[in-house]
Amino acid sequence: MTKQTKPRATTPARRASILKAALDCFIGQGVEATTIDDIRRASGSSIGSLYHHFGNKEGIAAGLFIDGIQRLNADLLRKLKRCKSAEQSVRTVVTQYSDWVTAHRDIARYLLNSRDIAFPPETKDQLREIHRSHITEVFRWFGPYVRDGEMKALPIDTYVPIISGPIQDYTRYWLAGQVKESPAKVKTVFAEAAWNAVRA
Amino acid sequence: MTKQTKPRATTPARRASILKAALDCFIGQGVEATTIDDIRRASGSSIGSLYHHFGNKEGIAAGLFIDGIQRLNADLLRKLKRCKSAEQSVRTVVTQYSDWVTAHRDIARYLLNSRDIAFPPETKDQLREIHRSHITEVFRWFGPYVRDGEMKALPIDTYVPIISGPIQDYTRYWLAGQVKESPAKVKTVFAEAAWNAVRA
DNA sequence: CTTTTACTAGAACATGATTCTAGATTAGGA
DNA sequence: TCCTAATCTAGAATCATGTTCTAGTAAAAG
Repeated sequence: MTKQTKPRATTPARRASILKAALDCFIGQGVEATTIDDIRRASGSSIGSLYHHFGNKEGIAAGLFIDGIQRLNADLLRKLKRCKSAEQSVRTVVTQYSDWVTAHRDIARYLLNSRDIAFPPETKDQLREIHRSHITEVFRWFGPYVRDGEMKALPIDTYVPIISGPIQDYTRYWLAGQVKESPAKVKTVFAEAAWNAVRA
Repeated sequence: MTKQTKPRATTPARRASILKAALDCFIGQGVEATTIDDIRRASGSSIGSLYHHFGNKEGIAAGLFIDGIQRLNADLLRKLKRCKSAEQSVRTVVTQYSDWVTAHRDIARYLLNSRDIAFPPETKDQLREIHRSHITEVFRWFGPYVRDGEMKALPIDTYVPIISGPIQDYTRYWLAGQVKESPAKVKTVFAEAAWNAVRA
């Protein structure tokens, strides 16, 4: 039986500083082009420390991804639970996303561009589970509105794409520099479209 | 002045076989994890040949990307030009995409997941130009329908996200194995939603 | 038949990810 | 307060892999 010891007080700070440095590098030069040494220098840590905390480069990328997704999800649920009606709820899904990506441009860019990374299976499972439980909570919130006829009854898997797809797609164009106005600036148009698409 | 010589008859075949091998590897193990040697072995060519045709690994990835985008775009314009009305045109944008990604699953997955790759600036320019000219043609097609009042007048940059965003987002979920029905199976729902969102 | 250029080949090289061993630091108990 | 086990830091050594380079082969043009 091995003795369990608490992680040290400085650990979260070091982890965070590595993730922050990694994000800067990834955004600046792309994931593939940033070297472990870039991250090491930017975060002021050592190779040993990096590998101790994250295992390998993929591990750093995965940590950053999971971290970001969870912040985004948590922010949505917090805002959603303050809503008083179906319409307000649907509009909030769109406007929260718009505001969040505009306020956290770098991490949003990373999240939207990093599907490609072949995360190891255990990370994929973790991500799947995070997604599943988030979706479950969101659907629990909207379920009643559909049942009592305030919202259209559609195939279950089409609600998310129909409500969130357009603003997400717009955000991609914005991050790629192909459109000028930030998502936060045009959110009303997309909130309007979303509500029209699902109102009964 | 250097003499110009035709490319050899076998060249296109070799290029295609390299791209095909690359796609298989990229889908199977991810872009970052596939080595040049994997592609070399799978395509039955040599290192020299690979680098002669594509310059470097990024060049192979870029070639595959451009190739795929152009097929997708060409297929849309061909189908669009057979349409007789605003409604049929909007629905076709959605259904063509659904059918194409369902029929070309692997290349679709690659196209949707590879925004991340930091292509060299010259490739980015090339992609931007391909996108620009395609969008121009598509808007030329839809312009009259907006002007004569069959379709809503919306901010110009919101049409593509509103019409195509949902089916694209759904396709992502499908490729990730998170929904069962193929885009081709559910295309009518999304075509319906798209038309409702932009009809006058 | 000759010349020019596209194309193929793979060994040598350079870069950068990862492993490994050693040591420093901290938490928790005696 | 001191001891012990574990966490955490370090960076040199190793290994994998992308890229370059030189040499040669084969097809097109005259």
